[in-house]
Amino acid sequence: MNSGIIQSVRGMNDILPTASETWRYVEQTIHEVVALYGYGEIRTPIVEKTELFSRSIGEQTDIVEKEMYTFVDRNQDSLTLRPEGTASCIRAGISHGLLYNSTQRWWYLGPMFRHERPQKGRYRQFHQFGVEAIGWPGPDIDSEVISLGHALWRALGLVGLRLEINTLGSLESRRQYTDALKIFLSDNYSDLDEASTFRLDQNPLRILDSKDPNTKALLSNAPVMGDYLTAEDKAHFDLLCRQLDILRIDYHINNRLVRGLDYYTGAVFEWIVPGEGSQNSVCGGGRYDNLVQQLGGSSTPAAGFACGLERLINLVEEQQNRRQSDAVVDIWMVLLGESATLTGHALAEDLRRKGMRVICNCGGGTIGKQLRRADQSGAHYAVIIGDKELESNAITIKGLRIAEEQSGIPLEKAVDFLDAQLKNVTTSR
RNA sequence: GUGAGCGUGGCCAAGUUGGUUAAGGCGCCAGGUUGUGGCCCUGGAGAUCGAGGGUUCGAAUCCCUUCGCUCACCCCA
Repeated sequence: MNSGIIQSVRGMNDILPTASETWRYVEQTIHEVVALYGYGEIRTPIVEKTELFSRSIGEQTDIVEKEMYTFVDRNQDSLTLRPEGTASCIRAGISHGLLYNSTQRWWYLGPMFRHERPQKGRYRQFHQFGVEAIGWPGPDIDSEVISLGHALWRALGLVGLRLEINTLGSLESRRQYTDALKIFLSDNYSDLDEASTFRLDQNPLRILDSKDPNTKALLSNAPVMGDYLTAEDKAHFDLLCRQLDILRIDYHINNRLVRGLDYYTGAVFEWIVPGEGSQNSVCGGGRYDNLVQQLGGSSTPAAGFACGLERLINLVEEQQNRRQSDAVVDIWMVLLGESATLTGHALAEDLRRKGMRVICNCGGGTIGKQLRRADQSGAHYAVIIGDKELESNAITIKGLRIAEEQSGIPLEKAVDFLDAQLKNVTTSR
């Protein structure tokens, strides 16, 4: 590469026209599914005060410790490009007074930023679709957000996603469990891998999903969260499981499932794709009953999830075999000469007003050249305007997908004529 | 942050026991066909072989440095 060429920032990708078609398809499907569940869209700023994320996600998480895009602005405020969407939603809900003695069903979709080493399914600017259901304490809302995700996979024609669920319990039961786990792990300190010894003080629950073989082996004898749950925690989780049964959504209880963000409480879940390597988590979420209060609101229960668009689109491409293509047009105007160009552009506007998709040949060229471009564009018809047509005040049309050519179509009848022709061919308009 | 692999025209690439003009395909342009596309044929343009340095009579090829991309670890969506 020439050193004078400016490249995009590492891990931040361009989505070119051929690929954006799949993105639009996925986004439109999301719009349809959230509408079915009555969720409203919320759009929050991409930049927030750094404190919002450090307080909600947790100081000792990887995200806050080493992955945030943080900078000081001209007012000396510390700002951060959002690494996830939930904190902003709750901040917005609190500051607009929408969460007080009230309930909300929201969804969002947009770019997020984390400074990690890029690899397949993981980028520094990536996109998340997420939902937040705020104000309901019971497991009915947990199963609702899970089934919303499930509905999306179905609408996208995706198969093979595996739902794993767990419960982290309420604050008290989690504290008791954490204490027991700490004692157990401290007693077996020498068997822990290095990263886990570091987490022992800060965030012992995260040791549970360690991938180190020795630590994994050790954990098979460790205390289990299930034994520390209060009766209430248990009832909530059991009811969630029963609701999933009734909805006929298959799930697997994974008592090692721990989320990487500190605000989660109670039921948590993750949709994973077996065999997709380590970036196999397409969607993760759960309850966060303390977050609203933690960010200065009144105590309000909530649940939600976030779904990685790049990973989802990856699956769509693998499973759906969708053809990627540039925009296709109905009509290509072949224009021979200056006055033909003027006439042709005017006719094109009339055609577009009728809803036909039209490209006018630009840059001149012989009729052969222009027809070649017309053919390659994927258009159904070429409209030819040259000296002959101008003389008789008519146009010539030529089918590009079927053998058909007609000349002498009066200019004033051209719009209706082409409209009728196009209705005979299947278009994706 | 750690490790591995890879950087050759716009794109896909062959070529790496060092040897003269760096294959081929796609795309692009022109012509065969001066108002008729696809298929075919012919010709053409387009490369400081990622960058910098070194070894050598000679480097895409060997050595060093550096940048970039990809994948994996870690972590997460």
